[in-house]
Amino acid sequence: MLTIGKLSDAAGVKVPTIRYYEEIGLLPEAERSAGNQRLYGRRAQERLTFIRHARELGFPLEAIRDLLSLSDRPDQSCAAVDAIASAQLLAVEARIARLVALKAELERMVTQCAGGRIAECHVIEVLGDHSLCAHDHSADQQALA
Amino acid sequence: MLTIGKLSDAAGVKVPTIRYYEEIGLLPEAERSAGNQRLYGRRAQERLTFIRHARELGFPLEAIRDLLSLSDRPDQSCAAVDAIASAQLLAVEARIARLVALKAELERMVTQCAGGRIAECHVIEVLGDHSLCAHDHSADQQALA
DNA sequence: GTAATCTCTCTAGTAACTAGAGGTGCAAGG
DNA sequence: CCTTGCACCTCTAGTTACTAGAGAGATTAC
Repeated sequence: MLTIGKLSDAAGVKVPTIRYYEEIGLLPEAERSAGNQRLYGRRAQERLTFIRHARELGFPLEAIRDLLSLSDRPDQSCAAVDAIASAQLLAVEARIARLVALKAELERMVTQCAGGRIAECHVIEVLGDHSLCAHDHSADQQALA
Repeated sequence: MLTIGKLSDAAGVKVPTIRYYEEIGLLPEAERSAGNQRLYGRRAQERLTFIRHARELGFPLEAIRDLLSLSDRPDQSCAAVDAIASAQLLAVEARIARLVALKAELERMVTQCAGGRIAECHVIEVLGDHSLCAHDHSADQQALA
């Protein structure tokens, strides 16, 4: 059995984060030692590694919650799993498209900065006047998140 | 003079967001009508449009705060402005690189899903066992944010 | 035995808002 | 003139996924 610190090292997830995952129910309540310290077995470690890996792939915790409960039902169809992963893929693609557009605009701004006074700075100018901007980036707040 | 609702429509920023910007000091405290309602002039509208545009380009509010105070000093060198914009460009490029790697991994996962049972689902398998993953994506939590 | 390191709980803070409750202002129709 | 209804006010709390810190107890190392 591992203490929370050992589990933290083993899974690559910080100690407070592990406690947080328990609090929101992503991890089951841990067993406790005589002195009330959390103890973890192999199952908990696997589950935590699963979570970490999914987080690294950008899955939100709610999606991970769903994936975990699906992975607990190995007999069912994996269509739901596929749907979650595909949704995540779409989200990632949308964010990339959005960021690539931003990158182009920022590059344009930065390369046109002549290095003079702020009064003539292209960066400030573009930010202040939307009509100077190359493309229309409105109504896409959520793509940034 | 515009009421907060009109300003919201004019600048494309939601009403509670405008109040929030005032609260955190990005916008100066608005004048008030006899009935205590906020009133805005042209300067406030320009400032809010500047903020909105910078937000659309992904600048964090703290950077926008700096850009605003720089734009209030038109005589100074625009080097600081350029530095903020360049930092933002770098941040965007880093996020793109990160997301492109995630996209590849997700595509690999999704296309290998055979549509069978969860027990054999490649998605669940990869998430559970990091060694099945194509590349090493560790220690890059901040690139996602 | 004691000092150092973990671990415990609890609260509060982060970014950038969003949602809702409960109450006032104001403009237009009847 | 009055009322209806929308816009506005303040304040609190919630969102996501944690992170930081305080103050106290548990373990481990020497």
